[in-house]
Amino acid sequence: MLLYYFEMTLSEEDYIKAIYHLSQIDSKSVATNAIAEQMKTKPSSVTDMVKKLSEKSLVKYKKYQGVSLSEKGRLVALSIIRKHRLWEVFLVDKLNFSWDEVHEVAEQLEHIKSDALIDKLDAHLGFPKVDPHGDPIPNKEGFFTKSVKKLISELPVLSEGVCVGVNDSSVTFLKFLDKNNIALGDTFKILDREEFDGSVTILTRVGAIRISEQIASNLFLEIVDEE
Amino acid sequence: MLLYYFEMTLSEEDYIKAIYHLSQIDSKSVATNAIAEQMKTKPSSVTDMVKKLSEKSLVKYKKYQGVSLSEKGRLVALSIIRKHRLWEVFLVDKLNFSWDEVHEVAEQLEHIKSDALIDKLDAHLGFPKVDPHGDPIPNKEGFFTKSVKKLISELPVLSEGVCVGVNDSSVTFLKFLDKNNIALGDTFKILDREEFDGSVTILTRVGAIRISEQIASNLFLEIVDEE
DNA sequence: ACAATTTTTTAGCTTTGTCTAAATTTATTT
DNA sequence: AAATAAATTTAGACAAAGCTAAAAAATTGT
Repeated sequence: MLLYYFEMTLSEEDYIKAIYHLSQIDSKSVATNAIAEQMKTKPSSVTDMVKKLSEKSLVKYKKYQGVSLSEKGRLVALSIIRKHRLWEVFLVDKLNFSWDEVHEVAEQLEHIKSDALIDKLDAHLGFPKVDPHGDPIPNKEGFFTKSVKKLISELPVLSEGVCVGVNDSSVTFLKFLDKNNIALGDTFKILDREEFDGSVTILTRVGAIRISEQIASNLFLEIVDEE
Repeated sequence: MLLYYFEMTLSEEDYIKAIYHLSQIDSKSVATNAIAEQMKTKPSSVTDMVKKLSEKSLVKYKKYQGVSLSEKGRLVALSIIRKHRLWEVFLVDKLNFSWDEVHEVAEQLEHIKSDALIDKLDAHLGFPKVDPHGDPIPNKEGFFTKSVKKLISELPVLSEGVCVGVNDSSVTFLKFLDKNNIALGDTFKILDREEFDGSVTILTRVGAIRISEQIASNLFLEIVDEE
Protein backbone atom coordinates (compact mmCIF):
# COMPACT_ATOMS: atom_id res chain seq x y z
CA MET A 1 0.00 0.00 0.00
CA LEU A 2 0.71 3.68 -0.21
CA LEU A 3 4.06 3.64 1.62
CA TYR A 4 3.50 7.04 3.15
CA TYR A 5 6.84 8.77 3.05
CA PHE A 6 6.09 11.14 5.88
CA GLU A 7 6.36 10.31 9.54
CA MET A 8 3.15 9.88 11.44
CA THR A 9 2.87 9.85 15.18
CA LEU A 10 0.88 7.22 16.99
CA SER A 11 -1.69 9.81 17.91
CA GLU A 12 -2.09 11.05 14.35
CA GLU A 13 -2.65 7.49 13.16
CA ASP A 14 -5.30 6.96 15.80
CA TYR A 15 -7.15 10.11 14.75
CA ILE A 16 -7.05 9.13 11.08
CA LYS A 17 -8.46 5.73 11.93
CA ALA A 18 -11.19 7.23 14.10
CA ILE A 19 -12.21 9.67 11.38
CA TYR A 20 -12.29 6.83 8.85
CA HIS A 21 -14.55 4.69 11.02
CA LEU A 22 -16.88 7.58 11.84
CA SER A 23 -17.25 8.55 8.20
CA GLN A 24 -18.13 4.94 7.36
CA ILE A 25 -21.13 5.25 9.66
CA ASP A 26 -22.24 8.69 8.62
CA SER A 27 -20.72 9.02 5.14
CA LYS A 28 -20.60 12.83 5.21
CA SER A 29 -18.17 14.98 7.17
CA VAL A 30 -17.43 14.08 10.77
CA ALA A 31 -18.14 16.32 13.76
CA THR A 32 -15.47 17.44 16.21
CA ASN A 33 -17.58 16.20 19.10
CA ALA A 34 -17.95 12.75 17.58
CA ILE A 35 -14.20 12.42 17.17
CA ALA A 36 -13.65 13.61 20.73
CA GLU A 37 -16.01 10.96 22.03
CA GLN A 38 -14.43 8.19 19.94
CA MET A 39 -10.91 9.18 20.97
CA LYS A 40 -11.89 9.72 24.60
CA THR A 41 -10.50 13.23 24.51
CA LYS A 42 -11.88 16.79 24.52
CA PRO A 43 -13.27 18.67 21.52
CA SER A 44 -10.60 21.34 21.88
CA SER A 45 -7.87 18.73 21.53
CA VAL A 46 -9.58 17.44 18.41
CA THR A 47 -9.57 20.89 16.85
CA ASP A 48 -5.84 21.17 17.44
CA MET A 49 -5.08 17.80 15.93
CA VAL A 50 -7.39 18.28 12.98
CA LYS A 51 -5.56 21.47 12.08
CA LYS A 52 -2.31 19.58 12.12
CA LEU A 53 -3.70 16.80 9.95
CA SER A 54 -5.11 19.39 7.59
CA GLU A 55 -1.68 20.96 7.14
CA LYS A 56 -0.35 17.56 6.20
CA SER A 57 -3.22 17.24 3.69
CA LEU A 58 -4.53 14.14 5.38
CA VAL A 59 -7.96 15.64 6.01
CA LYS A 60 -10.20 18.30 4.51
CA TYR A 61 -11.19 20.76 7.17
CA LYS A 62 -13.02 24.07 7.33
CA LYS A 63 -13.74 25.72 10.64
CA TYR A 64 -17.11 24.77 12.10
CA GLN A 65 -17.76 22.54 9.06
CA GLY A 66 -16.52 19.18 10.30
CA VAL A 67 -13.76 17.10 8.81
CA SER A 68 -13.35 14.37 6.21
CA LEU A 69 -10.39 12.34 5.00
CA SER A 70 -8.50 13.32 1.87
CA GLU A 71 -7.60 10.55 -0.55
CA LYS A 72 -4.18 10.48 1.05
CA GLY A 73 -5.77 10.22 4.49
CA ARG A 74 -8.09 7.46 3.32
CA LEU A 75 -5.13 5.41 2.14
CA VAL A 76 -3.35 5.93 5.45
CA ALA A 77 -6.47 4.75 7.27
CA LEU A 78 -6.74 1.67 5.09
CA SER A 79 -3.09 0.83 5.61
CA ILE A 80 -3.60 0.94 9.38
CA ILE A 81 -6.77 -1.13 9.14
CA ARG A 82 -4.94 -3.63 6.93
CA LYS A 83 -2.26 -4.00 9.57
CA HIS A 84 -4.77 -4.25 12.40
CA ARG A 85 -6.76 -7.00 10.72
CA LEU A 86 -3.75 -9.01 9.58
CA TRP A 87 -2.42 -8.99 13.13
CA GLU A 88 -5.83 -10.14 14.37
CA VAL A 89 -5.69 -13.09 12.01
CA PHE A 90 -2.20 -13.88 13.27
CA LEU A 91 -3.29 -13.74 16.90
CA VAL A 92 -6.25 -16.03 16.35
CA ASP A 93 -4.89 -18.45 13.74
CA LYS A 94 -1.31 -18.78 14.94
CA LEU A 95 -1.31 -17.88 18.62
CA ASN A 96 -4.69 -19.36 19.51
CA PHE A 97 -6.22 -16.27 20.96
CA SER A 98 -9.99 -16.28 20.82
CA TRP A 99 -11.56 -13.80 18.44
CA ASP A 100 -12.80 -11.54 21.24
CA GLU A 101 -9.42 -11.13 22.96
CA VAL A 102 -7.40 -9.73 20.11
CA HIS A 103 -8.55 -6.16 19.62
CA GLU A 104 -6.48 -4.46 22.28
CA VAL A 105 -3.21 -6.09 21.25
CA ALA A 106 -3.91 -5.47 17.57
CA GLU A 107 -4.42 -1.79 18.44
CA GLN A 108 -0.78 -1.74 19.47
CA LEU A 109 0.59 -3.93 16.68
CA GLU A 110 -1.10 -1.88 13.96
CA HIS A 111 1.37 0.94 14.58
CA ILE A 112 4.51 -1.10 13.87
CA LYS A 113 6.23 0.45 10.88
CA SER A 114 7.67 -1.95 8.33
CA ASP A 115 6.28 -2.70 4.91
CA ALA A 116 8.41 -5.84 4.65
CA LEU A 117 6.93 -7.08 7.91
CA ILE A 118 3.36 -6.72 6.73
CA ASP A 119 4.07 -8.31 3.35
CA LYS A 120 5.69 -11.29 4.98
CA LEU A 121 3.00 -11.58 7.63
CA ASP A 122 0.34 -11.52 4.91
CA ALA A 123 2.11 -14.35 3.06
CA HIS A 124 2.64 -16.31 6.28
CA LEU A 125 -1.09 -16.17 6.96
CA GLY A 126 -1.95 -17.26 3.42
CA PHE A 127 -3.22 -13.87 2.19
CA PRO A 128 -6.43 -13.88 4.23
CA LYS A 129 -9.36 -11.83 2.89
CA VAL A 130 -11.15 -11.26 6.20
CA ASP A 131 -10.20 -10.92 9.83
CA PRO A 132 -11.53 -13.16 12.63
CA HIS A 133 -14.62 -10.94 12.95
CA GLY A 134 -15.39 -11.30 9.25
CA ASP A 135 -14.30 -7.78 8.37
CA PRO A 136 -12.49 -7.51 5.04
CA ILE A 137 -8.73 -6.91 4.90
CA PRO A 138 -7.69 -4.20 2.44
CA ASN A 139 -4.88 -5.21 0.09
CA LYS A 140 -1.64 -3.28 -0.33
CA GLU A 141 -3.30 -0.81 -2.68
CA GLY A 142 -6.17 -0.19 -0.29
CA PHE A 143 -8.77 -2.21 -2.21
CA PHE A 144 -11.06 -4.59 -0.40
CA THR A 145 -14.32 -6.36 -1.00
CA LYS A 146 -17.20 -4.57 0.63
CA SER A 147 -18.31 -5.99 3.93
CA VAL A 148 -19.30 -9.56 3.40
CA LYS A 149 -20.49 -9.89 6.98
CA LYS A 150 -24.25 -10.04 7.52
CA LEU A 151 -26.67 -11.02 10.25
CA ILE A 152 -28.47 -14.31 9.63
CA SER A 153 -31.72 -12.39 9.97
CA GLU A 154 -30.76 -10.24 6.98
CA LEU A 155 -29.75 -13.08 4.67
CA PRO A 156 -31.94 -14.87 2.12
CA VAL A 157 -32.75 -18.55 2.37
CA LEU A 158 -30.06 -20.83 0.91
CA SER A 159 -27.25 -18.41 1.80
CA GLU A 160 -24.16 -20.11 3.06
CA GLY A 161 -21.41 -18.66 5.20
CA VAL A 162 -18.97 -18.92 8.05
CA CYS A 163 -20.04 -17.77 11.49
CA VAL A 164 -17.70 -14.92 12.35
CA GLY A 165 -19.20 -12.96 15.16
CA VAL A 166 -21.98 -12.03 17.53
CA ASN A 167 -23.74 -8.80 18.29
CA ASP A 168 -24.60 -9.68 21.84
CA SER A 169 -21.70 -11.15 23.75
CA SER A 170 -23.57 -11.73 27.01
CA VAL A 171 -22.76 -14.86 28.92
CA THR A 172 -26.26 -16.30 28.48
CA PHE A 173 -26.08 -15.88 24.72
CA LEU A 174 -22.64 -17.44 24.47
CA LYS A 175 -23.85 -20.36 26.62
CA PHE A 176 -26.78 -20.85 24.29
CA LEU A 177 -24.39 -21.07 21.34
CA ASP A 178 -22.24 -23.56 23.14
CA LYS A 179 -25.21 -25.78 24.01
CA ASN A 180 -26.35 -25.76 20.38
CA ASN A 181 -22.91 -26.56 19.00
CA ILE A 182 -22.55 -23.20 17.32
CA ALA A 183 -18.99 -21.89 17.31
CA LEU A 184 -17.06 -19.20 15.55
CA GLY A 185 -15.60 -20.60 12.37
CA ASP A 186 -18.44 -23.02 11.67
CA THR A 187 -20.09 -23.02 8.27
CA PHE A 188 -23.88 -22.71 8.15
CA LYS A 189 -26.46 -22.89 5.42
CA ILE A 190 -29.81 -21.19 5.81
CA LEU A 191 -32.42 -23.82 4.96
CA ASP A 192 -35.68 -22.08 5.70
CA ARG A 193 -37.27 -19.04 7.31
CA GLU A 194 -40.76 -18.91 8.87
CA GLU A 195 -42.75 -15.87 7.77
CA PHE A 196 -44.76 -16.20 10.96
CA ASP A 197 -42.09 -15.47 13.58
CA GLY A 198 -38.89 -14.93 11.61
CA SER A 199 -37.33 -18.08 13.02
CA VAL A 200 -34.73 -19.69 10.81
CA THR A 201 -33.65 -23.26 10.19
CA ILE A 202 -29.93 -23.59 9.63
CA LEU A 203 -27.74 -26.54 8.74
CA THR A 204 -24.85 -26.92 11.19
CA ARG A 205 -22.14 -29.50 11.72
CA VAL A 206 -24.54 -31.54 13.81
CA GLY A 207 -27.59 -31.25 11.56
CA ALA A 208 -30.44 -28.83 11.01
CA ILE A 209 -31.57 -26.71 13.93
CA ARG A 210 -34.12 -23.98 14.30
CA ILE A 211 -33.17 -20.64 15.84
CA SER A 212 -35.43 -17.78 16.83
CA GLU A 213 -35.44 -14.42 15.08
CA GLN A 214 -33.73 -12.99 18.13
CA ILE A 215 -30.84 -15.40 17.80
CA ALA A 216 -30.68 -14.90 14.04
CA SER A 217 -30.27 -11.18 14.49
CA ASN A 218 -27.30 -11.69 16.77
CA LEU A 219 -25.19 -13.98 14.61
CA PHE A 220 -22.98 -12.71 11.81
CA LEU A 221 -22.11 -14.87 8.82
CA GLU A 222 -19.29 -14.11 6.45
CA ILE A 223 -20.75 -14.98 3.10
CA VAL A 224 -18.92 -17.49 0.97
CA ASP A 225 -18.80 -15.27 -2.03
CA GLU A 226 -16.88 -15.99 -5.20
CA GLU A 227 -15.11 -12.85 -6.40
CA MET B 1 8.15 -12.21 34.18
CA LEU B 2 7.86 -9.39 36.68
CA LEU B 3 4.58 -7.97 35.36
CA TYR B 4 5.57 -4.42 36.23
CA TYR B 5 2.44 -2.80 37.53
CA PHE B 6 3.52 0.71 36.69
CA GLU B 7 3.26 2.29 33.28
CA MET B 8 6.47 2.77 31.41
CA THR B 9 6.85 5.02 28.41
CA LEU B 10 8.62 3.90 25.29
CA SER B 11 11.47 6.26 26.06
CA GLU B 12 11.89 4.99 29.61
CA GLU B 13 12.05 1.43 28.33
CA ASP B 14 14.73 2.39 25.82
CA TYR B 15 16.84 4.02 28.52
CA ILE B 16 16.54 0.99 30.82
CA LYS B 17 17.61 -1.28 28.01
CA ALA B 18 20.55 0.98 27.09
CA ILE B 19 21.73 1.09 30.70
CA TYR B 20 21.46 -2.69 30.94
CA HIS B 21 23.55 -3.24 27.82
CA LEU B 22 26.18 -0.71 28.87
CA SER B 23 26.52 -2.24 32.32
CA GLN B 24 27.02 -5.65 30.74
CA ILE B 25 30.09 -4.31 28.98
CA ASP B 26 31.54 -2.36 31.86
CA SER B 27 29.95 -4.11 34.86
CA LYS B 28 30.22 -1.09 37.16
CA SER B 29 28.11 2.07 37.03
CA VAL B 30 27.35 3.64 33.67
CA ALA B 31 28.40 7.16 32.67
CA THR B 32 25.92 9.80 31.55
CA ASN B 33 27.97 10.40 28.41
CA ALA B 34 27.95 6.72 27.48
CA ILE B 35 24.15 6.59 27.75
CA ALA B 36 23.84 9.76 25.69
CA GLU B 37 25.95 8.25 22.94
CA GLN B 38 24.03 4.97 22.94
CA MET B 39 20.66 6.75 22.89
CA LYS B 40 21.81 9.31 20.33
CA THR B 41 20.76 12.12 22.61
CA LYS B 42 22.52 14.75 24.76
CA PRO B 43 24.00 14.24 28.22
CA SER B 44 21.65 16.80 29.69
CA SER B 45 18.66 14.83 28.46
CA VAL B 46 20.11 11.72 30.06
CA THR B 47 20.44 13.47 33.40
CA ASP B 48 16.77 14.42 33.27
CA MET B 49 15.62 10.92 32.42
CA VAL B 50 17.87 9.27 34.94
CA LYS B 51 16.35 11.39 37.69
CA LYS B 52 12.92 10.25 36.62
CA LEU B 53 13.95 6.60 36.57
CA SER B 54 15.56 7.04 39.95
CA GLU B 55 12.31 8.33 41.42
CA LYS B 56 10.60 5.21 40.13
CA SER B 57 13.36 3.14 41.79
CA LEU B 58 14.38 1.63 38.49
CA VAL B 59 17.97 2.86 38.78
CA LYS B 60 20.42 3.78 41.50
CA TYR B 61 21.74 7.25 40.87
CA LYS B 62 23.92 9.75 42.70
CA LYS B 63 24.87 13.03 41.08
CA TYR B 64 28.14 12.87 39.16
CA GLN B 65 28.53 9.20 40.16
CA GLY B 66 26.97 7.44 37.19
CA VAL B 67 23.98 5.15 37.24
CA SER B 68 23.21 1.45 37.62
CA LEU B 69 20.02 -0.58 37.44
CA SER B 70 18.16 -1.55 40.58
CA GLU B 71 16.91 -5.13 40.81
CA LYS B 72 13.52 -3.86 39.65
CA GLY B 73 15.19 -2.10 36.72
CA ARG B 74 17.19 -5.19 35.84
CA LEU B 75 14.00 -7.23 35.63
CA VAL B 76 12.38 -4.62 33.43
CA ALA B 77 15.42 -4.71 31.13
CA LEU B 78 15.31 -8.49 30.94
CA SER B 79 11.61 -8.47 30.16
CA ILE B 80 12.24 -6.11 27.23
CA ILE B 81 15.17 -8.18 26.03
CA ARG B 82 13.05 -11.32 26.29
CA LYS B 83 10.41 -9.73 24.08
CA HIS B 84 12.98 -8.42 21.61
CA ARG B 85 14.65 -11.80 21.18
CA LEU B 86 11.41 -13.78 20.94
CA TRP B 87 10.21 -11.44 18.20
CA GLU B 88 13.52 -11.91 16.41
CA VAL B 89 13.01 -15.67 16.46
CA PHE B 90 9.51 -15.17 15.10
CA LEU B 91 10.71 -12.92 12.29
CA VAL B 92 13.43 -15.36 11.21
CA ASP B 93 11.74 -18.72 11.83
CA LYS B 94 8.19 -17.87 10.81
CA LEU B 95 8.39 -14.91 8.46
CA ASN B 96 11.65 -15.86 6.73
CA PHE B 97 13.52 -12.69 7.46
CA SER B 98 17.26 -13.18 7.41
CA TRP B 99 18.99 -12.87 10.77
CA ASP B 100 20.54 -9.51 9.91
CA GLU B 101 17.28 -7.76 8.92
CA VAL B 102 15.32 -8.23 12.11
CA HIS B 103 16.80 -5.85 14.63
CA GLU B 104 14.98 -2.67 13.64
CA VAL B 105 11.54 -4.27 13.57
CA ALA B 106 12.17 -6.10 16.84
CA GLU B 107 13.07 -2.73 18.39
CA GLN B 108 9.49 -1.72 17.74
CA LEU B 109 7.83 -5.00 18.64
CA GLU B 110 9.63 -5.25 21.99
CA HIS B 111 7.46 -2.41 23.31
CA ILE B 112 4.11 -4.14 22.74
CA LYS B 113 2.45 -4.59 26.10
CA SER B 114 0.71 -7.89 26.67
CA ASP B 115 1.89 -10.72 28.87
CA ALA B 116 -0.53 -13.13 27.22
CA LEU B 117 0.91 -12.26 23.82
CA ILE B 118 4.47 -13.04 24.85
CA ASP B 119 3.49 -16.29 26.57
CA LYS B 120 1.66 -17.47 23.49
CA LEU B 121 4.37 -16.31 21.14
CA ASP B 122 6.93 -18.20 23.23
CA ALA B 123 4.84 -21.38 23.01
CA HIS B 124 4.22 -20.90 19.28
CA LEU B 125 7.97 -20.71 18.71
CA GLY B 126 8.61 -23.85 20.79
CA PHE B 127 10.16 -22.06 23.79
CA PRO B 128 13.41 -21.14 22.07
CA LYS B 129 16.48 -20.66 24.28
CA VAL B 130 18.43 -18.37 21.96
CA ASP B 131 17.65 -15.75 19.34
CA PRO B 132 18.84 -15.91 15.71
CA HIS B 133 22.14 -14.29 16.71
CA GLY B 134 22.76 -16.92 19.36
CA ASP B 135 21.98 -14.61 22.27
CA PRO B 136 20.10 -16.25 25.13
CA ILE B 137 16.43 -15.50 25.74
CA PRO B 138 15.57 -14.80 29.40
CA ASN B 139 12.61 -16.76 30.73
CA LYS B 140 9.57 -15.18 32.38
CA GLU B 141 11.41 -14.88 35.68
CA GLY B 142 14.39 -13.21 34.06
CA PHE B 143 16.71 -16.21 34.22
CA PHE B 144 18.82 -17.18 31.26
CA THR B 145 21.87 -19.26 30.51
CA LYS B 146 24.99 -17.14 30.17
CA SER B 147 26.05 -16.33 26.67
CA VAL B 148 26.65 -19.53 24.80
CA LYS B 149 27.89 -17.69 21.73
CA LYS B 150 31.62 -17.80 21.03
CA LEU B 151 34.00 -17.12 18.18
CA ILE B 152 35.47 -20.23 16.57
CA SER B 153 38.91 -18.81 17.32
CA GLU B 154 38.07 -18.85 21.06
CA LEU B 155 36.75 -22.41 21.22
CA PRO B 156 38.71 -25.57 22.05
CA VAL B 157 39.18 -28.39 19.57
CA LEU B 158 36.23 -30.83 19.43
CA SER B 159 33.69 -28.14 20.32
CA GLU B 160 30.46 -28.42 18.41
CA GLY B 161 27.92 -25.74 17.70
CA VAL B 162 25.53 -23.98 15.41
CA CYS B 163 26.78 -21.09 13.35
CA VAL B 164 24.74 -18.10 14.50
CA GLY B 165 26.50 -14.97 13.43
CA VAL B 166 29.41 -13.06 11.98
CA ASN B 167 31.47 -10.20 13.28
CA ASP B 168 32.35 -8.82 9.89
CA SER B 169 29.35 -8.56 7.61
CA SER B 170 31.23 -7.16 4.59
CA VAL B 171 30.16 -8.41 1.20
CA THR B 172 33.49 -10.12 0.54
CA PHE B 173 33.27 -12.05 3.77
CA LEU B 174 29.68 -13.13 3.16
CA LYS B 175 30.64 -14.23 -0.35
CA PHE B 176 33.47 -16.29 1.07
CA LEU B 177 31.00 -18.05 3.37
CA ASP B 178 28.67 -18.74 0.49
CA LYS B 179 31.42 -20.20 -1.65
CA ASN B 180 32.48 -22.51 1.17
CA ASN B 181 28.94 -23.65 1.95
CA ILE B 182 28.87 -22.01 5.31
CA ALA B 183 25.48 -20.65 6.26
CA LEU B 184 23.75 -19.44 9.39
CA GLY B 185 22.10 -22.38 11.10
CA ASP B 186 24.69 -24.96 10.06
CA THR B 187 26.27 -27.18 12.69
CA PHE B 188 30.06 -27.34 12.81
CA LYS B 189 32.55 -29.38 14.75
CA ILE B 190 36.06 -28.09 15.35
CA LEU B 191 38.39 -30.92 14.32
CA ASP B 192 41.83 -29.38 14.66
CA ARG B 193 43.74 -26.17 15.17
CA GLU B 194 47.25 -25.40 13.89
CA GLU B 195 49.48 -23.85 16.51
CA PHE B 196 51.52 -22.36 13.72
CA ASP B 197 49.00 -19.94 12.19
CA GLY B 198 45.82 -20.44 14.20
CA SER B 199 44.00 -21.92 11.23
CA VAL B 200 41.20 -24.31 12.11
CA THR B 201 39.79 -27.42 10.47
CA ILE B 202 36.03 -27.67 10.85
CA LEU B 203 33.56 -30.33 9.85
CA THR B 204 30.70 -28.89 7.80
CA ARG B 205 27.75 -30.36 5.92
CA VAL B 206 30.01 -30.90 2.92
CA GLY B 207 33.00 -32.30 4.75
CA ALA B 208 36.06 -30.98 6.54
CA ILE B 209 37.45 -27.63 5.48
CA ARG B 210 40.28 -25.49 6.75
CA ILE B 211 39.66 -21.85 7.60
CA SER B 212 42.23 -19.18 8.47
CA GLU B 213 42.51 -17.61 11.91
CA GLN B 214 41.01 -14.47 10.41
CA ILE B 215 37.87 -16.32 9.35
CA ALA B 216 37.70 -18.21 12.64
CA SER B 217 37.66 -14.95 14.56
CA ASN B 218 34.70 -13.71 12.57
CA LEU B 219 32.34 -16.64 12.96
CA PHE B 220 30.20 -17.17 16.04
CA LEU B 221 29.06 -20.61 17.14
CA GLU B 222 26.26 -21.22 19.59
CA ILE B 223 27.56 -24.07 21.64
CA VAL B 224 25.46 -27.23 21.87
CA ASP B 225 25.47 -27.34 25.61
CA GLU B 226 23.42 -29.69 27.75
CA GLU B 227 21.91 -27.81 30.69
C1' DA C 1 -36.74 36.07 13.81
C1' DC C 2 -34.43 35.95 17.68
C1' DA C 3 -33.33 33.80 22.08
C1' DA C 4 -31.59 29.72 23.98
C1' DT C 5 -28.82 25.84 23.37
C1' DT C 6 -25.31 23.20 21.41
C1' DT C 7 -21.09 22.83 18.96
C1' DT C 8 -16.70 24.43 17.88
C1' DT C 9 -12.80 27.22 18.40
C1' DT C 10 -9.42 30.11 20.84
C1' DA C 11 -6.31 31.26 24.50
C1' DG C 12 -3.46 29.99 27.88
C1' DC C 13 -1.50 26.33 30.81
C1' DT C 14 0.62 21.37 31.76
C1' DT C 15 3.55 17.36 30.98
C1' DT C 16 7.01 14.65 28.49
C1' DG C 17 11.13 14.46 26.40
C1' DT C 18 14.18 16.97 24.13
C1' DC C 19 17.65 20.90 23.31
C1' DT C 20 21.46 24.79 24.13
C1' DA C 21 24.28 27.38 26.95
C1' DA C 22 26.19 28.18 31.24
C1' DA C 23 27.68 26.53 35.70
C1' DT C 24 29.63 23.05 38.54
C1' DT C 25 32.02 18.94 39.83
C1' DT C 26 35.44 15.44 38.94
C1' DA C 27 39.58 13.85 36.68
C1' DT C 28 44.09 14.58 34.72
C1' DT C 29 48.46 16.49 34.17
C1' DT C 30 52.22 18.66 35.04
C1' DA D 1 48.70 21.00 44.59
C1' DA D 2 47.21 24.03 41.20
C1' DA D 3 45.70 24.40 36.55
C1' DT D 4 43.51 22.61 32.81
C1' DA D 5 40.39 19.45 30.69
C1' DA D 6 36.50 16.53 30.69
C1' DA D 7 32.16 15.08 32.38
C1' DT D 8 27.94 16.24 34.45
C1' DT D 9 24.26 19.02 36.01
C1' DT D 10 21.28 23.16 36.05
C1' DA D 11 18.47 26.63 33.98
C1' DG D 12 15.61 28.05 30.63
C1' DA D 13 13.23 27.01 25.99
C1' DC D 14 10.66 24.33 22.70
C1' DA D 15 7.36 21.02 20.27
C1' DA D 16 3.71 17.56 20.86
C1' DA D 17 -0.55 16.49 22.71
C1' DG D 18 -3.44 17.13 26.05
C1' DC D 19 -6.55 20.11 29.39
C1' DT D 20 -9.87 24.08 31.24
C1' DA D 21 -12.37 28.12 30.73
C1' DA D 22 -14.13 31.52 27.87
C1' DA D 23 -15.50 33.27 23.32
C1' DA D 24 -17.62 32.64 18.86
C1' DA D 25 -20.42 30.34 15.43
C1' DA D 26 -24.17 27.34 14.17
C1' DT D 27 -28.44 25.20 15.20
C1' DT D 28 -32.94 24.82 17.25
C1' DG D 29 -37.37 26.03 19.24
C1' DT D 30 -41.04 28.72 19.61
